[in-house]
Amino acid sequence: MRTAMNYNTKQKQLILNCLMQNKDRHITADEIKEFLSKGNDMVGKTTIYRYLDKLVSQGLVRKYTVEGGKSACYQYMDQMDQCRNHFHLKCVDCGQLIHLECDYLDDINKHIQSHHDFKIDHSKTVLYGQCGKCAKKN
Amino acid sequence: MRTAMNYNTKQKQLILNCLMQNKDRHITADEIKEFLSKGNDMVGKTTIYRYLDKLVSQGLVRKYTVEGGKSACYQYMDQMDQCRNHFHLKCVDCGQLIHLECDYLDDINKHIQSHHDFKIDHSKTVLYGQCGKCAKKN
DNA sequence: TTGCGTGCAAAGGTTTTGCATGGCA
DNA sequence: TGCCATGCAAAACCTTTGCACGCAA
Repeated sequence: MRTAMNYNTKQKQLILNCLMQNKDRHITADEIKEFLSKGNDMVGKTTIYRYLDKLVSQGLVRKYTVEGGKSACYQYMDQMDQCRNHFHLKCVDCGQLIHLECDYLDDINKHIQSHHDFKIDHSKTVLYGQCGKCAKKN
Repeated sequence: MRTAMNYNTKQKQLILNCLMQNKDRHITADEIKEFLSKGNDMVGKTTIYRYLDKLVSQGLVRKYTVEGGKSACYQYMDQMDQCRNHFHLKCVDCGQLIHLECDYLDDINKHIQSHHDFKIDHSKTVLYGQCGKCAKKN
């Protein structure tokens, strides 16, 4: 577990900024480096990994391992607190993350808990599939 | 995409056998090698990876990337055909995979499709959480 | 000034590839 | 016999660690 990392540095601002600008999709550590270098801001990969680690443990960023891909994906989350009790849909085509706030689906937790003796961990669960927009494209 | 691999060899039988004997849990490529070596059957890692790849593309084996772990996990599935329309629960503690065949949950697909314009891909989706047994242990 | 943050280089670990050999059909 | 499958070694990759220097407070 990463401790400290409390100083305010240019690198951290740049990384967080990049994540916020891409909050509608997931992004890899490598893509962050590339993204920043387009603005002529060089940040070492080590720093990116270390800060991502910190952000994940703080709950500001979520880490995924997308099916098939070999490198981890990260995504900024505004309202992490409110995400503990609802499902997340992720489109495998466009990468869009949808927060499912829906009473009907909230009942699923209770159903699975009571009928199937299983407690879902929403922080680790993502429903993968295809969003409407991408379905129309194909 | 792996082509060929149609010859019947001892190695393939051993690997498939190992997967079937462990069909109640997931297993890594390394663990397969170790498992086989206990029966004094040496199979090269290359072969294991290549054959797993083949089995996954054939749909006989499922590949996971478990949270936090660095290596991929594989699990044999008997009834792959019947798994396209139901959810899978995986306990993050014991690794047990539960096939959720349940009318109530089948409605979720329809609900998410019609109300949220999203089509879930069950072959890529796993609900992570904790099973009843493991909940009692802690 | 103090000590944390950074980034290079190198290590660590998993998975893939090249190539010569062995084995199935 | 003709290829395909195998497995060693090495490469390719992603991620982490060690360490010296730079910078925030």
